[in-house]
Amino acid sequence: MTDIIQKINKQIIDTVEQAVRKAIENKILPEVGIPSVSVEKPREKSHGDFSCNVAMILAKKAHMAPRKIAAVILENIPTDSGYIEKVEIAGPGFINFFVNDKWLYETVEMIHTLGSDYGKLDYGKGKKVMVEYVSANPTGPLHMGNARGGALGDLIANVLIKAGYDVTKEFYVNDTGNQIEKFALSLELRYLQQINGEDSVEFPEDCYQGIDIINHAKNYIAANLEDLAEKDSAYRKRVMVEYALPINIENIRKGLKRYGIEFDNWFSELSLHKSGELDETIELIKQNGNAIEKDGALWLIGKAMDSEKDEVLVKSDGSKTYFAADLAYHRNKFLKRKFDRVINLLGTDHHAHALRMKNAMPAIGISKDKLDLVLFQLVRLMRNGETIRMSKRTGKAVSLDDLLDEIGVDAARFFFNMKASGSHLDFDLDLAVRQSNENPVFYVQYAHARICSMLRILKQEGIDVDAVDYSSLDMLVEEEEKELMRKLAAYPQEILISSRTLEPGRLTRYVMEVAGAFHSFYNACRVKGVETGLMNARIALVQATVSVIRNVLDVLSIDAPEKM
RNA sequence: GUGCCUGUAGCUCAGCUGGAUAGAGCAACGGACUUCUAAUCCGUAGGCCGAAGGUUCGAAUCCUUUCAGGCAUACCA
Repeated sequence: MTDIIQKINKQIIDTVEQAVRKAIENKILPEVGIPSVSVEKPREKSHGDFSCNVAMILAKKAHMAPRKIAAVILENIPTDSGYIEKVEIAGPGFINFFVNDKWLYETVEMIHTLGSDYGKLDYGKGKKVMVEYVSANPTGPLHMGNARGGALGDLIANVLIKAGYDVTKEFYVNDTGNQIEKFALSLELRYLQQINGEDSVEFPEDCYQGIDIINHAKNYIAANLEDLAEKDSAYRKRVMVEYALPINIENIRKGLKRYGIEFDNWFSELSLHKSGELDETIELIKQNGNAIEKDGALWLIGKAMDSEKDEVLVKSDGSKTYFAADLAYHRNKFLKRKFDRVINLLGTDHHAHALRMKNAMPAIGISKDKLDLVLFQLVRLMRNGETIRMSKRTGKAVSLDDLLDEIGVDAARFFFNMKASGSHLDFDLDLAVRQSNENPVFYVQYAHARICSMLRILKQEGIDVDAVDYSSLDMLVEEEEKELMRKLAAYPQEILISSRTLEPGRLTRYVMEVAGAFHSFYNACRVKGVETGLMNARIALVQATVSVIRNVLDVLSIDAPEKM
């Protein structure tokens, strides 16, 4: 058991359940059965360390006043066991538990013993889970939406690793389909413009307007590769795509690496076409009777995915839809590669598609609830209070690299994970730099650097700060010290809740609270210059703090600087 | 039109499997550096939790209605 809070929780629940059972046996309470007891941490400190509302839940069934029930339960609770020090009844019928400080000192010791494994859980039980995120279109550079999805997806993956899952991080490369056709046309036209002059061909509005396409054309020519001017269009397009696509993918890979994200696997959409898995999947759907021919196209019937509307799998021109490929992709994930669970991160603009995809899982023999969708709102980019459209088409998109140049990797990753994924997010570029100075990531990093500096100085004075001495931990009695220990103890719970809800943004808030508790401690308590026992105890506490901060920042893939 | 998301302090947001007096950061105001990093700390002020009904011991949280904003509703991906 690496989570002391959970241990105490369990102890209280067991104790309360026993008390209720005993009261029923002794006929003090009527036959109400044992309700599911829950324990929570009260907001208000005077309400104890843990609180239980079982008396209020029982009130109706037992036809008794909640406070009276609480009194009965209280009589049957032994007060001299384990961590529980005092129990009292409060408010409408809460049973409040006060625990002794032993658990806080145990926490400090445990953090040091476990080191970077503190917070690691067996919640996931080693189940194979894939997190698929970013999966940006390889037709252009990464943009702000990818920045948010990337920060969120990477954090979810890291949290799940911490929670005990066997995690694979995957990027789905959409290297075929209409957008690649458009990419090809855009490249071809820019190439011809380079050769024959700007006005030689018209560049349509729905082609990719970005400067990167022009650069591809220029670079291709500069590299003295095959002259394509006289070749036929199809050939020209193919060669240009074969030239530019790998460059784009490589740039995406590099950009993400700079952002702290490295995928375990890059999965090609085209490979599904080539391997025959796509045809196989469509064939399977047909055999199951879930497909019909209509208007010269092949449709997945709506009934098979809990929908009013049918969905096209094979278009009337014989080509397969993205939807069909996505089905094949998920069949690959679950059946070929045997993932127990798959988590897809998507911008809300893909919400409808993703939901239909999830609902269509049974049509290819997969249980719906194995697929989790995490949707995040797109980032709305502002400049001078005006919205900038983020499409690649306009070419005005702000790239991930631009963002990182302006505010830095740490600030960006922290910032995007401070808000719940469902929240709308306006990002004002003019405020970007100022925001980064105000970004709480520096508050956290400062706490880390401050501790490192402290330890350095103590070391210089000949104190062995690494030989942590726990013998006097019970000298930590100041409220600031206890508050800090309480925060440190909460880490495993934070990991547990984050992995359960797939909303890991709370970790940024958590680490801010740890940093805040440390800063308060720092201002209230001195380490250097106090008597040896107390100093050793405080060194142990500070060591535990720096360990936890580094631990969380590591999960967030944010640097923990030793100096600032 | 329909579906999903969002609406909480001046600003950015937590809290939403119902719990006790609704929280934090920024901004504002007042304090704290001869002593381990003041990128810090301590304090003050700031709220009809979009609106209206309902459910119950209890609602920011659940239900209904409504208003405002975002996204989606392709033989695009």
